[in-house]
Amino acid sequence: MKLMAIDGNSIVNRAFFGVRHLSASDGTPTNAVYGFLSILHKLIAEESPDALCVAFDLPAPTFRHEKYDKYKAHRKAMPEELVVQMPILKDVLDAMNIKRYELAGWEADDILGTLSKICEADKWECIIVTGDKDTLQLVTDHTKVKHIKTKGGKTETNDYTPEVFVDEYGFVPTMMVDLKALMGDSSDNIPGVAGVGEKTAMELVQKFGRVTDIYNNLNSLDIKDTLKNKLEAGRENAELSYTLADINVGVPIHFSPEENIVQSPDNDKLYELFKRLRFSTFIEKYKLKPPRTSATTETQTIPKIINITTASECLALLENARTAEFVSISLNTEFFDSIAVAMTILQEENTTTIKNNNPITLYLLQKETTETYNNTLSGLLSDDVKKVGHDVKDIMRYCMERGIRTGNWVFDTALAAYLISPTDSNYSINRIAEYYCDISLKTGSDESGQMSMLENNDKPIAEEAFAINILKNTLSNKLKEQELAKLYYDIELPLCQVLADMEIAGFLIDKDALALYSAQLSDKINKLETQIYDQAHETFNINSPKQLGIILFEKLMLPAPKKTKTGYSTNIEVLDSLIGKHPIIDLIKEYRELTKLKSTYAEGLLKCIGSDGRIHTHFQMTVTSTGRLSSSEPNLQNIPIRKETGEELRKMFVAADGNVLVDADYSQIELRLLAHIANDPVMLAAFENGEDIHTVTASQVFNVPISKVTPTERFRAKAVNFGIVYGISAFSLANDIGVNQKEAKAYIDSYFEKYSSVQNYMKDIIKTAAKQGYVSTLFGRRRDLPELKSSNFNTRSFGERVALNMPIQGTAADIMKIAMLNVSNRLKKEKLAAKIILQVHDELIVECPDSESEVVSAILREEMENAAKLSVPLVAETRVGKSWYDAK
DNA sequence: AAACTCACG
DNA sequence: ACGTACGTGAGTTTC
Repeated sequence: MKLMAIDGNSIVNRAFFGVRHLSASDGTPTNAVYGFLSILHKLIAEESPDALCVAFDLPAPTFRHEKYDKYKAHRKAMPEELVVQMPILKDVLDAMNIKRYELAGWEADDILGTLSKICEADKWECIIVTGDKDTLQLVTDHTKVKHIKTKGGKTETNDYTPEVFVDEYGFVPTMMVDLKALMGDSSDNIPGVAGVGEKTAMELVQKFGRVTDIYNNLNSLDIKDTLKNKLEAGRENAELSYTLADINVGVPIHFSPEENIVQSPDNDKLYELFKRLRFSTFIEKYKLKPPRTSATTETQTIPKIINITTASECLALLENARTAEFVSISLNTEFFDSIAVAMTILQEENTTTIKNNNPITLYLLQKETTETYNNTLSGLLSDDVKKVGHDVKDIMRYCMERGIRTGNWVFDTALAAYLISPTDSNYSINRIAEYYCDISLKTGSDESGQMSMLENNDKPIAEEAFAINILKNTLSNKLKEQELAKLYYDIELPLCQVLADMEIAGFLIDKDALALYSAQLSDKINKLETQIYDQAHETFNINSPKQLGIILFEKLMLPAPKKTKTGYSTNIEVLDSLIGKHPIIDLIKEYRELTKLKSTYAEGLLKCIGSDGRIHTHFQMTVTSTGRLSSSEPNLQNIPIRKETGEELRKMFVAADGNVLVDADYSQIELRLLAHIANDPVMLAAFENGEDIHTVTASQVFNVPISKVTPTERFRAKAVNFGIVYGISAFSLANDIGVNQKEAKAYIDSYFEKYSSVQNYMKDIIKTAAKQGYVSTLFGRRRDLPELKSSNFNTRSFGERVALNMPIQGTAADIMKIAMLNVSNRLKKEKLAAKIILQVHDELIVECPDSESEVVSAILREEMENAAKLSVPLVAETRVGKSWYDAK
């Protein structure tokens, strides 16, 4: 039998610093509780213990154990954000029926020590879970310590058995106390001996054993005089430290392992608690159900679903839909395939024949009703009916691909939820219905929002339509409250149609050329492979960083890399630093470049070419936290261009016969926006005069006349300009341009001196962001920044950089979206055959008949440059060509 | 599923 | 003293 005993304070601390900011519905921080539960979940899965409990520290000022002397009492105070989470964690543990042990005047360590001894006496195996190393002294044949580390958000565990411990430390576990007595522990306020650190302490304990032995025989031991003196001077501290580090195994506590046997949680209590904490992942993990009996529950219940199948019902439905304020629609993706088709429509109040808010499912069940069904369907999708949906752009594409025109979509619940909180990772209807309206939909989705086990026919479309209907009101109110309505109705929602059109238009690919290119790449890759194996004197998987690391750094003995995480780093930076040291390096670099081109681009794109020879990417509207679009399946926003090897590839993105591509891109839009937002006179003047901004910056930063700026200076100034937009630091800038940090800092200082308004903006925006809790773009798009309140330095710094960057990147995204809408309207209005086919953040590509190229170029330039009125001119440059390569 | 690496703005 | 740029998506290996 096996008991797992957790050091509550230690684990919750790790969790607190390791998990990003999260909050409950009332705003209470919950990240530590969340992290604790994640770790707990993982541990239970790993160990499946028979019994489980958690120990907590409980200092007692009125009844102090001797250990709580001045040292322990002055231990670093818990941050306030963590303090408020402790009672929550305890409630959660209680609801999970996990016993807690805490005793006034004792630390968790002591309780754990005592528990482990009782377990041993009862012939139980004991596993102690902690993030501190003190507890390692408890390791025995029957007591294992699982030591938890958090590395970049991830938790790692190290299991210490006596063997593992001896291997690592070179002495037995009980002597951990002696080690701590000498080296101390700053996090625990154990002083140790001044001047003795981990290395020295380890050596002393390994060589001479226990601290008492060392001090008793100090003079006769073979120790250097300097160290001897330090030890002598620290004798009192060592003794004190020993007592502090020594874990008491005789805490007066009632405990037997049997009392802690794992029980199932209290469903109702835990459900309510998790709901309040917004831990929907854990509700799913523990398969919790909403409490049944409680009459007071706020959870919205889904009303009776009405199924209609007859022609007269269909007619009535359509009639009502036309007069409804809006109709919420959810469709089955087998929809148009004619056998089991379903659609749900909901109406507002005031209709006579259809009951308020009852979801109505329209089924096509029999062949006779096909015509009626199809008529009803196209009637509903037509402009006559105001519709609300979830992921409207996808619905539009879906319908259009099946030859059904659809319009008059007045609301998109996914898009609304995104504008309200653009940093969320999942806007599935299940998730937002639960979150905003307390509606629990049938579990058609797993925690990631993916449809899982359910067949498409089982998709709960009636329930979804109901949820969409409720959400429409809740979310539109929220949009109004947060002043997002204009952005939403004027930009995001109309953009759905433009993007759907773009996806359907697609980008023509020269398939034969691409296939040939792929084959040519294979040849070159094969040759490189043999050359690399020759150099390495063995074959290995070059794609495996692990194997490559061993070849480079162990077999070929190249100088140790600067970076290492789970092994050797072999990224391009490391390889570049090794250029010239071994001929294999250049080969590997080329190999990497070519395999990337082959697998991601040549082969990846070939797989995506449709029957029309074109690639139809998906533009995601709800992914980025700044307001940009993203492109996937395939991603057409990262087609190579920076290196020469990518040129060939862009030549294969072509216009159809008789057509050309018109490529338009904004020149320096982000820096222009910085100039506008910061209202910096120097920068504004540079743009007004049409000067090269990087050269101007170089002249400012390096104090040289514009005509005297060298290429290196311009290159560095360019890096500074970019750095500013990202929230610069001397470290990163130095790393980027290969100068030392001191020099980088000088550049930054000089930059701020010359562009002082930019510096002021940076200070202001952070202050404002901290005060209001969010930042926003010129068009009102916003992003919450809870990170700025974090007590974690890294998290907070990240928040500050985001506060600087989001308004700039986001405003650029807004402007591009406006331009796209206007371009699309102009093309339509002027009855041109031209079609927008791609957007790459600051670049727009239109395909049009040869004859239209001039007028289209003019429209693009005009609409892009006039998309916003700023205190700097917006400049867009256009080019025409038969391929993307020619047009860029 | 996570870690690496690398393509783009 | 901290650990470092902002925003993405995809293929491959490894656990």
